[in-house]
Amino acid sequence: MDRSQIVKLLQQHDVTPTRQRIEIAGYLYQRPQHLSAENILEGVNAEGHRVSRATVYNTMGLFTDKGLVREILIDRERIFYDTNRSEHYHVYDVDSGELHDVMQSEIEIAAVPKLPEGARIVDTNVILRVSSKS
Amino acid sequence: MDRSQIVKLLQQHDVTPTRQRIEIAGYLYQRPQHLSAENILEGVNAEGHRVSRATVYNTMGLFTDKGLVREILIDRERIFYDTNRSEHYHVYDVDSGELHDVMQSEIEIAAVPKLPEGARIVDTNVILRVSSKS
DNA sequence: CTGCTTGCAAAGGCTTTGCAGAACA
DNA sequence: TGTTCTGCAAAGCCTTTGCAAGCAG
Repeated sequence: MDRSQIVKLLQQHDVTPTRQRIEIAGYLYQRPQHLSAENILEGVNAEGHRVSRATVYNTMGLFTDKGLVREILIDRERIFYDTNRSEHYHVYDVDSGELHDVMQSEIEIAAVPKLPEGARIVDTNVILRVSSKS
Repeated sequence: MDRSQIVKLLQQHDVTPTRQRIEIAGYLYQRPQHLSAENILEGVNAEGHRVSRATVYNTMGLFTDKGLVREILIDRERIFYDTNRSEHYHVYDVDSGELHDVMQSEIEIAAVPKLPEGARIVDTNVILRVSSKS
């Protein structure tokens, strides 16, 4: 994704495209991936110090609000941000700590519980924890 | 659940029944509920007993390992412990912060993705985030 | 006795905040 | 120019840890 595409993407999501946000988004969308705030800080700054820790946290909070990324809460350690914007679920290997995507089509959620009056589902979160240990 | 039942439950789960653990378990199993570590600390100590913060954290970690409770990661704020030991899922109201149980029968997960060689699912985690705001 | 457990306080580690200066529209 | 954003350091907060004293079996 080149710079002008990123700018467009940010604008479409109602995010003012500053230099830092463009760099962070550029790093995130190199490929679909699962990153922590620290990963992002390191990755973006790998070519030289250009974005501060506070800005990474600010920006990821903003991107989450604006629907550019999804937070995944896997463990108590840290938040992961998922840059795969298509509907999908996760398989988490508790032995290795690896997190994998599962296409929506591989899991079928049938039936929907009754929700409070006027409520709608804003996010469907499915994590299968798997282990190879007995 | 009376004291002897709690002792038995702990022993069945391979947990040495100390005074603190019995008090914590007694508080947890008054009713199915979703509690944070701080909730538990306050709740247990409000009943006139005395358990330290470190012991609450220790104990909840142990109870989780032994399968007496389940950790629910809803937001970045804190961990909730679920004392409902039956299979079930959750609906989280993002507006109010309320967390509700959904019986397993209300959601159907059909099809299972292919897992790594020899892996098995140790936990199935489903959270529907709902909102009433436009 | 002998190894777990507990409790206190201090440390840890991720995340947020206050505020001054810089960038944006 | 008025607003928004950034960066630094400090603060916040939940959770863990080190270690001496206390219990369980």
